[in-house]
Amino acid sequence: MPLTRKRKEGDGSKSSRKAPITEHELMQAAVTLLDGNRSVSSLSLREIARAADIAPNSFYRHFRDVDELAVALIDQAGRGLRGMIREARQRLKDTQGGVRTSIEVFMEALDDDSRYLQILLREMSLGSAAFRQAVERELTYFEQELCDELVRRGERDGVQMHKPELVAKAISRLVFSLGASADRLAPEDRAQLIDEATTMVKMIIRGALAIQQSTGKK
Amino acid sequence: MPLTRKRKEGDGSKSSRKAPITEHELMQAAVTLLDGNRSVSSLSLREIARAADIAPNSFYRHFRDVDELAVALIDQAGRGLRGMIREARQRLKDTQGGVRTSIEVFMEALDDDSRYLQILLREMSLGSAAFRQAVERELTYFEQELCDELVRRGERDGVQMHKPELVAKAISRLVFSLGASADRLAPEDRAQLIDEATTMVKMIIRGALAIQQSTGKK
DNA sequence: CGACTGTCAATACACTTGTATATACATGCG
DNA sequence: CGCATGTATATACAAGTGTATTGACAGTCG
Repeated sequence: MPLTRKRKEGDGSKSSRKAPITEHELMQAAVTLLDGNRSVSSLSLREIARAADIAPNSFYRHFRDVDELAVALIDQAGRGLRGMIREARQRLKDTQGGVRTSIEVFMEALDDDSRYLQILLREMSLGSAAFRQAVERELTYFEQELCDELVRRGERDGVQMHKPELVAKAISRLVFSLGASADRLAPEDRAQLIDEATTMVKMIIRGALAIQQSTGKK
Repeated sequence: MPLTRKRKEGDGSKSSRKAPITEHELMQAAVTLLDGNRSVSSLSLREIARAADIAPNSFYRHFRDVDELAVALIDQAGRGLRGMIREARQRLKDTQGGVRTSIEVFMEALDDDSRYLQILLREMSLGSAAFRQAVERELTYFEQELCDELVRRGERDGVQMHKPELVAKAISRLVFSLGASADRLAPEDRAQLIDEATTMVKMIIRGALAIQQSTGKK
C-alpha cells in the first residue's frame, strides 16, 4: 500500500474540494440541517461537517465547537436584521403608515436573510451562556433603535409618549414572538398575521399615548 | 456462573428500586437534566433513564420515546398553569388592580409548578410536530380564557374594547415572552420585570379601549 | 399448585459521537 | 532549493447512543 495517496480526488465517492471552505459556508451548511424541528444544540460537529462536505476535523479550523458557530449565526442574524431595518427607514421617509410597513419588512427578513433570523427567534432562551448573551444583545439593539425611532416620531408629531423604552420593549417582544410563529406559515396566514401584528402594535402605541395624556398633564 | 442472580440488590453499586416507577417521576428526572442551557431535544433516553435510576429499556414501558415524554411535560405545564389561573381568578374577585396580580401569579407559576412551565416557555417554537402542537394548544387555551375574562370585565365596567381576541393574543405573547426571560433572574430584577409587564399590559388594554372609542362609535 | 402477565434488568449489536494523531499538499519566505 | 505554515484529510479510539433479545421476579387468576 503506497504511502502517497492522491488525496482521493477522482475516486468517485466523495466530491473533491479544492478551495478552502469559508466560515459562512459552514454556517449555511449548519442551517440546512435545522430545517424542520431541530434545535442548534442538537447538531453534532460531524453532522455539520458532513453537510459541508469537509472532514470532521476540519471543523476546528474555523470554530472551536458547535456553540461558537451558533453564536456566529446569531451575530449574523442581528447584522442582517439591522441592515434591513435601516434600509426600511429610508423607505419610510416618504410614506406614512410606518407601523405596517415596518412589520412587513421584519417578516420579509424572516425568509430573506438566510434563515439566520428564524434561528434567532426560535432559540431565544436556549443554548449556552454565550449564545443567549448574543441573542439578548440583538434584542437590546432592536429595542434601542425602535425606542429612538418612537421618540423621534413623537417629537415630529408634537406628541409625547409614556415610557417609550417600555413601549419599545413590548413591541420588540411581541413582534419577535409573532415572527417565530410565522416561520412555517402559509402566505395567506402570514398576511393575516401581519394584519394582527399591525393592530397589536398600534394598540400599544395608542395606549402609551393615552396614558401620557391622562396622567402626564403638561 | 449461576443463572439466578439476585437482581443485584445489596451489591452496593446501584440503589435498589422495588416499586414500579411512575410517569411523573420519569418526567421529573428529565426536568432535572434541563437545569441550565439544555433543550429537551438534546436529552437522550439513556441519560433520562440514568437520572431516574432505571434501566434504559424500562423507559419504553412508559413512553414510546423522548418526544412523547416531552409532550407529556407540556401537557402537565398547561394543566398546572390553568389551575393557578383559575385559582387566581377567585382571589381577584375581591380586589382591583387585576392586571398586576395576574402577572404576579403567572410569574409565581414559573418556579412553583415543577419547572414544567419554564420548559414550555423556553421551547415554544422548537421540537417535534407533536411537541409544538401541544405548546400551541396551551397558548390557545390561555388566550381564550384571557379573552373571556377581558370581555367579562368590559361588560361589568360598561366599556367596550376593540378586538378583544387580538388584545388577548398580544398580552399572551408578551407575558409568555417576558416569562421566558424571567427564568434566571434575581428576585429584585424579577420584581422590576413584573412592574414593566404590568405597565405594558395596561398599555395594550388602554390602547384597545381608546381605539374602540375613536372608531367604534358604538 | 402452575401458567400467564406486567415490570424490570443484563447483555449485546451496530452505529454515532468528539477528538488525538499523523499525514498530504499548497503557498510563501529565506 | 529547503522549510515552515496553514488547511485539508484519513485513521483510530473510547465513550455514548437506540433498541432487540433474553431472562428474573412479583402479582393474579385458574
